[in-house]
Amino acid sequence: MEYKNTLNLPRTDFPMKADLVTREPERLARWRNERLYEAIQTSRAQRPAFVLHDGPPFANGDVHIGTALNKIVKDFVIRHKTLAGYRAPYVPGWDCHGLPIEFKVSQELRKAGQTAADPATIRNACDAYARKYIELQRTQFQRLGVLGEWAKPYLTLDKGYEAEELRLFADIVAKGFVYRGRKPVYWSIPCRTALAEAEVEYRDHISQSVYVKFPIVGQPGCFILIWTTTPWTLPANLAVAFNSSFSYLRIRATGADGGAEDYLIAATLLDSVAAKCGWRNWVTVATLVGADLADLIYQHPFCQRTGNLHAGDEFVDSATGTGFVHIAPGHGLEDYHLGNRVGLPVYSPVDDEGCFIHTKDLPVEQQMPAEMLGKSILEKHGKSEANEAVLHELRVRRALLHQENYHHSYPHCWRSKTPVIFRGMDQWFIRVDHVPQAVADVPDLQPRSHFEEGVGQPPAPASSPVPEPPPAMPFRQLALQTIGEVGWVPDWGVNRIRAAVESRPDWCISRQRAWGVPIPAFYDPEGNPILDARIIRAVADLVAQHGSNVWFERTVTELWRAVRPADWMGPEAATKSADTLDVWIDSGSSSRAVLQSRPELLKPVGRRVKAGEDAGFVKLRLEGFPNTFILVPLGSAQELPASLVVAFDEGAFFSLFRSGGDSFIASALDVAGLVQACGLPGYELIRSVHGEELEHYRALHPDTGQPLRLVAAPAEGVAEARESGFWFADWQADMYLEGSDQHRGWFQSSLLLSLAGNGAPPFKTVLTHGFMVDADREKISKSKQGQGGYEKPQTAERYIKEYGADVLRLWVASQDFRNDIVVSEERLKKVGEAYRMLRNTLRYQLSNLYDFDPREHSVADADLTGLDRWILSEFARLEAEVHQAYEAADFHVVYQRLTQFASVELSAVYHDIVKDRLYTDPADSRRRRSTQTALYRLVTRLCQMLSPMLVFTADEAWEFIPGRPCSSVHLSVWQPEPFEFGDAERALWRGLFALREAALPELEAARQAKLIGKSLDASVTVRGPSSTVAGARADSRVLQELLNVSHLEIEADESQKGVTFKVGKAAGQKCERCWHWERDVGTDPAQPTICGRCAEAVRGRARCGLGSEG
RNA sequence: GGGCGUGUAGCUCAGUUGGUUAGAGCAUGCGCUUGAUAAGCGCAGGGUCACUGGUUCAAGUCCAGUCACGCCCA
Repeated sequence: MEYKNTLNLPRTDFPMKADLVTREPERLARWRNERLYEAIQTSRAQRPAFVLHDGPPFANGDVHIGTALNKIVKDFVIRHKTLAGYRAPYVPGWDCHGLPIEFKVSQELRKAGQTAADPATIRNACDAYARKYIELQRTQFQRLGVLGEWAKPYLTLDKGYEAEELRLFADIVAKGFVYRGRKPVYWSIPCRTALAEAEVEYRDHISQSVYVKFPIVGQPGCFILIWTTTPWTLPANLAVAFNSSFSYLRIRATGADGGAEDYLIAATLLDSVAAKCGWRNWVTVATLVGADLADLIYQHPFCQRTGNLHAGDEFVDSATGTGFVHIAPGHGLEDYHLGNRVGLPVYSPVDDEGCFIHTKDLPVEQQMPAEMLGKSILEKHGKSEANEAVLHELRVRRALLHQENYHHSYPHCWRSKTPVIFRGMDQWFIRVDHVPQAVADVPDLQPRSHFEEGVGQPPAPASSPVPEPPPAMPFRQLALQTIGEVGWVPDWGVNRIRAAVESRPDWCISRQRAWGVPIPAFYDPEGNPILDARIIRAVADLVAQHGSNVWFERTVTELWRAVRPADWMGPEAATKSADTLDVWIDSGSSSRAVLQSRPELLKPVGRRVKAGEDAGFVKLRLEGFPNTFILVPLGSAQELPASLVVAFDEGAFFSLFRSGGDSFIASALDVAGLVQACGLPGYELIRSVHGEELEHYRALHPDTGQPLRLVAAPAEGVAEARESGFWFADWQADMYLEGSDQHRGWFQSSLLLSLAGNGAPPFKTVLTHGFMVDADREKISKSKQGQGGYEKPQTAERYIKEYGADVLRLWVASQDFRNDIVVSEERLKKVGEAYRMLRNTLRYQLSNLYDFDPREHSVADADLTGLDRWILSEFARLEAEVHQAYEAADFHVVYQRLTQFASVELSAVYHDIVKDRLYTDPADSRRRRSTQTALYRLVTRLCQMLSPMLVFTADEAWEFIPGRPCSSVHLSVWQPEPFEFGDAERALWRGLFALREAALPELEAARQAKLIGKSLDASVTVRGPSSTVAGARADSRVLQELLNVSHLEIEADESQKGVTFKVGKAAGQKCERCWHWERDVGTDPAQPTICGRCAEAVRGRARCGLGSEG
């Protein structure tokens, strides 16, 4: 027993039990105190940047497990890029505006008795609501171990964000994308307000179902039969839809009154219609197909106009009705789409009160009879004046064939509980097929007063060639072309985004809501809209200063006075718009509001050069000033990306000077040197310019003519090479990473807005992940909760509390995130086991390095023992594979490779074999130091490879590595390193392990036969042809160690084809110290119970003064 | 209903341009060890490659259809 104390048994304070739930928050707090994120960024300030731009989650509710998945995968990418040495900043964001918040807040206000809150009140409550959840979610995201600029996230409700969003919108308006159109929306008559889909409740309702005759022009006595449950929409009828896949009949029916008339009707619906209409008998006169119908013209039953028939296969069904659907583009979404397709006006002859009116869309004589005007659609006691008036008219004209009550589910207003109507309203749209005008050269910026001197010169012929505008191409086509230039991972993503862009209608961007960024439009006294880029930019300046509440709080007079251009020639504003922008515009504007606006996200382009160097300066004209330029250095000749801004040194002083016929702005540091370097003919200083002023101007892209922002940026480390004070920077993100539902969502909105407003796509690569599903591979639904599906709500917190963040992260890593991700107790438990295995692997390695100092004890590669060289060569291969998998974002491959390596190559082979030498060899022996050298390298680099996933555990283990290269694993840089391992050596070890593989079953058989217990009890004789055993025979101790047996003999026997093993009980005595069976036990009389090797080791310890306590 | 995906042991994944008997880890069972010990080692069992049909000398792999599930759209 006392010999145990002479062994080098493992020791470490790295605990086996992780206790993640308590320990992780402590480490988190430490990282925050030590400002780890900032330290990482600083350590990579001069490195190439990799920007993953965060898609903002909605600021509502707890962090769902699916949202956690998204953030964790992003963190993997960023951590890996950081580990690989990139500067990978991460600015998290939140989507703050929108109906779900406004809806919730409105409900709360109503509960509190505030039934008529004005927009400003609602907006303030929404703001508070959003901020509350941002705070909550921020804490939860950080708890996941996600690293980023949590102290300075981007919020779509920030006034700076809103201002940039409006400026981007202004550019799109300036290019002519935005037009005023009309589209039907849900309208609540008592509330006099438009409703979103989420604000309507479906309730049972009894409608008036009517079968109406539409006379066919040129065929007296023949009618199309239509069916509708909303008779009041008939005055707005402009067409009839049929289904081109149906067969239709022309039948001659005899009615109850004995008269016969011809009707067109879908064949399959004939029986039910005949029964309802009480036809006594009928005959088929003709059979018709879709093509026959398309040529027909019908007479409106009570208005003086005619209409056409169109195919509407998507919505004309054969379940109810007649096979013909009456179309009123102003009163139904399908009607609207069909109307759009065939060019019908969105005719909606109903006012805000829900009463019939005449509109300007049609000549008055073609509209409804005067006696209908003013009739209200709103139902009272189940009847509406409008329906009654229409029914009366139909009866009078003998156009009503049948009428009945119809029970169905119908949308109702969530507040007033009355049935809503669908009603065409004026909206703003972005025209997707627009052919953009080149507006870059239009001097639409007003010269500011402080710039008039020198800069605001009268326009003169440009002294440098004006950039050619890009060839005009319809925007949709341009977008599709651009999609082809972006990387989509997985590659089928391109199909989805392409389909979305190809099929999307014009983008309706206005919402009749309060919680959003206002559309800065005005209306003149006649109600005509005023939407102007200069006005929008002026509003943006106001918003930048006061926030967008300014639009709601100030009167139209105050606003108009503040933003009206000095040279305004248009009509004067009488009212302001109450609409807000679609929230997809909010998040879709982040390319401008975040990527272009946060200096840390910009990537310098080209080499910055000194003024004196032989390198070119690019002369960029300022937008709106034909003769004023800035000079931007560009090192080696290279193409400039379209996604460009011009950064300027925020700390520099600038001068405006005149040279030749032009004016220039440049850093005041060395104007003379710059002028000389650029070959300008002398100069005359005009005045100094502050950086703040520069932000108001834009330079024109030398290739595309696109206006480029001037962005203030810190210029540390480049002071020696930026004498003009300007440099080019690329703002395009390297990656967007969201769920695949965002192809139609954020990816599309971001792409379209950025391409239209910035002239370039916002991303280089788009990576998508799948969705969370439960153990049955079905989507996680609330209805399944508590029904035996899952007990608790599927929030990230619920799992964090049970497993800790590292296990949760490992669970994300364990599955291919491009497909659906299974979340289940079983899965988490399995991953928990894998986690413990990995942790124990690290613990084993650390515990055997307690007396190792890499600087003092490291053994050179060439001097390492063969076994150590073998494991390091295997490890080098692992590193290369893991690196490749990380690069491809195949995190599940990283997981598989690492866990399998830890469990097979390490635990089952290397660690198991190497125990003997680590424990029993003299502490400072070469063999032991060799293995420690390998272990040191293994544990260091394993920690690094694991660090993007096990952010807490890798960092914890890192602290136990002796002489670790830096304080936190997250500051370290890792690249796979090759290990020199020749073919001959590889072949030798392959042969040795083949022998081991073959021998293990023989040992097992001996164990089953109770011949031996552990392998050390055994003696093995290997016999085989020398071609097979020669390698092992060169030094039989190597194979003996691999098998961990006490004796090994190798005999060459050319008569044998294969190798055989003879296992027997080892001879000699069991050494009390190393447990080997040896014949030399007791050779040293002073140490009668141990073998010669151990006696040596013990004597060595004594010489070093390490007693048996050692 | 349409579009885009996914489907290989109980779980998570490999499986090259078609080419022997479909692999790995974990989990399970049976042993060993008790000097990594709420650990470690060995051995074993476990698959109609969702299903049906086709192309081919040969199909997990290519083609068509069906089913299930997911996302988007209607």
